[in-house]
Amino acid sequence: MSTRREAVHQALTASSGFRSAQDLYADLRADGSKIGLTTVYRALQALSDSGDVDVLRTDEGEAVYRACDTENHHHHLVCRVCSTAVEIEGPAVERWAAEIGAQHGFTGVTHTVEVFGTCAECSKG
Amino acid sequence: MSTRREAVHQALTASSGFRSAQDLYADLRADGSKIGLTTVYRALQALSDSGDVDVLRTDEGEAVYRACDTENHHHHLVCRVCSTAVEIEGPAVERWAAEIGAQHGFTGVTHTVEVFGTCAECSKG
DNA sequence: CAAGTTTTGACAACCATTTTCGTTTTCGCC
DNA sequence: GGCGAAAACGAAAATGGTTGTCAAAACTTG
Repeated sequence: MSTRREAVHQALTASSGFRSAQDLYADLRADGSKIGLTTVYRALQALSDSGDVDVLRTDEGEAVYRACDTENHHHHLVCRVCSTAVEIEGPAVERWAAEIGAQHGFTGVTHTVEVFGTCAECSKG
Repeated sequence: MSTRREAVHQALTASSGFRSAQDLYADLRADGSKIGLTTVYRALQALSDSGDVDVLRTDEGEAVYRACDTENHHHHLVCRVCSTAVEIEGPAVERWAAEIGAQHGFTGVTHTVEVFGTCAECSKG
């Protein structure tokens, strides 16, 4: 793992929620790094390929990334204000998705599940 | 509902799976319509605002649309080859998502659930 | 230090989507 | 049927996230 890739991974780990590539680029530059935007994208792609970070799309189509604690398949509960994310697991959902697929004769079934809301902290204001 | 919007809605209804705005534009032009790309986007936005069509994002970030049979909240089982979509309902998932959100103090909880796979027909080939 | 390989980053290219803006169509009203 | 305002339309340009290009920089190895 090259130095730049480590820097991106670290910047991601330092933040609690999902960040976009552009966000991370801004973070790194703000910290004095001379990294380029291209490299941030490359690092994120490599990290997601190797399973070190999770990727998902916002409703606006922007890709956002997060360094996750567990390596297992899991989903997220994301605050739509501060974008803090909680990792959640749902055995029931996994089973349900597999079952639905099988019922309709589908093979190679995968699924995406993301839950959005406003977290307790942000609900106060 | 204007004529153009009807045309877009009809083109969408005529197809069994999810189509992108660009796909629909190509379809309509192929049918001899002189519709513009701008109008297709506007029609789709209006249709999704009024709840007449469902929108979701592919993994590549492209927005895809579908005219659905029921007006209720539901999800889809989409073939990743021919993009045929089956409407599915999962009371269990709805409950699960609401519960998870509540457990973590989140308010205004919403969720996105999409299931992808290869349909029986496309699995044959 | 030299030659070869990998990584980097400024910049241009892409592509879906949105905005702009002048033109056309629609619709209510005479 | 004719008129004018308002809405709809569409071509072209702008936007913005993401990817491709390519030469320079950094690292490796002999």
